[in-house]
Amino acid sequence: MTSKNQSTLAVSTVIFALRPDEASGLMTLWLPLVRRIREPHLGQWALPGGWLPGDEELAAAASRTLRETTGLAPKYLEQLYTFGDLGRSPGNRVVSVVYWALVQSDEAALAAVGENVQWFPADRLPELAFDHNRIVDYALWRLRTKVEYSRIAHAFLGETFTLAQLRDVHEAVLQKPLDPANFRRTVEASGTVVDTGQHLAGARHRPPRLYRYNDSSRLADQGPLGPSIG
Amino acid sequence: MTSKNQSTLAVSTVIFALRPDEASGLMTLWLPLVRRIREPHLGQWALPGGWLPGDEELAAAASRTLRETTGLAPKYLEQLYTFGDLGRSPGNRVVSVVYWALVQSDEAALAAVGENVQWFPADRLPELAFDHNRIVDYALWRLRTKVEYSRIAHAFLGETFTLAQLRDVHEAVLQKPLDPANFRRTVEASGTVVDTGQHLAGARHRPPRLYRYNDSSRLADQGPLGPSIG
DNA sequence: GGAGTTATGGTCATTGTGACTATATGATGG
DNA sequence: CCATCATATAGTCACAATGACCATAACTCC
Repeated sequence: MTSKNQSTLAVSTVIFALRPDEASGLMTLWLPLVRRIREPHLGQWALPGGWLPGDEELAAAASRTLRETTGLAPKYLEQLYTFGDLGRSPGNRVVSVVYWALVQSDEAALAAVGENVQWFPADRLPELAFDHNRIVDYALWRLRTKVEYSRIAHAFLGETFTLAQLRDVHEAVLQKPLDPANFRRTVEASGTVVDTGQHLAGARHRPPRLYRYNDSSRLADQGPLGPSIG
Repeated sequence: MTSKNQSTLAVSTVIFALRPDEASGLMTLWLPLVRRIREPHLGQWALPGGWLPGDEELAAAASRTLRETTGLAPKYLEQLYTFGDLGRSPGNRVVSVVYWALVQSDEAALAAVGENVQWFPADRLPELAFDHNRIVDYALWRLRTKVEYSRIAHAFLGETFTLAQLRDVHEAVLQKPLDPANFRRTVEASGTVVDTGQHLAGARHRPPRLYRYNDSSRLADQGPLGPSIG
């Protein structure tokens, strides 16, 4: 029965969070990697993942490796692509179903790190095991494309947020400055956020309004397939 | 060794072609299905596909089942999604990497049909085996979304074509009429087509120009992953 | 030659958006 | 308590993209 399928199935996850760049202090994208503790590519950094258990859903497996690696729960989780090139792994042919996830920034700051788990800035990654550099590149492209037409940016933020915080997310992802007034106009027109009526005090300037995401107006994110969150 | 992975890997393909609707004569989307010749779902219609050979690339497997089913070569082929829900197939857990393909309309008219292969209009499908109705719905959504921002419509056409033919493709996919003049303006501005200088004579009206696709200006189709065609 | 039919070239109003100007408002420090 | 600072928020203006239309071109068919 095994003869009809000589490939092994794995699930990996590209996990994004925002945190300040060590040097510039600006918000940038970071992602956690795990060190390979066995051949092939022993010692190299790789995406968190593992073999797919026969009794676990794909998204659940991605979510689990995310939790095991970072101790976090994803605020956004979506299938990215399935990589199955014959040469991508030495030895047995491995087909990897890859997911990508966004986690909340303040939680990511508390996330577990250790000898074998470390966060890296997305634009300065080391050489990764297997074809994982290519996978991260594709995930970055998807994130940057999707943040412009979809409403996923809030996944980096908490329950309520200011438009400046939301704009920070967009600027970090898109790597370009956005005009505050124009950004506000666009976001308000899209109807994706709701004014909570509250303000955020404490800063030495006019206190900004706090917004909440408008769940009722979710834009087309994945079409007929509902977004797999959690 | 098999214990670490109790799932079976399959590859299926959603194949689209355009042909005139039997009743209205208007161009509509059609797709070929194959009849199940074994359990489960014996006798029901299903997407063409099969188990993934351990020594074949994913896209190659999709392309092969496409050829075996229709005798055609795809003009466009792209991975759609990987479906692996636990309950999607009775018995052993099956994970299907699904591709979607576009084939040329005039070739599709000649495509093989038989007792176990038949073309169906995409909007009037029977109840399919497994979760294949859901898969087709998703593929249709992807096609309709992508035809608006990408340049895949020409995959339904031959080497040269008139703007009316290209517009027919868009109208059939999007299921709504498009203004000829506006369509022309948009397409010409996009720079995706090149005037061949030739005209198509024979019709009882002003002879339309023949265009060719501009390969040099390919828009972002799949980001870092090159489109897998052929 | 005239009618029929689609091709193709314009116009006009509306909308979305980048660039930019101006005002609002709380915190802070004298 | 007031001036200052820094960001929040409201407008303005010009321009690009686009849907709705109108007008003319150029073949075939009768």
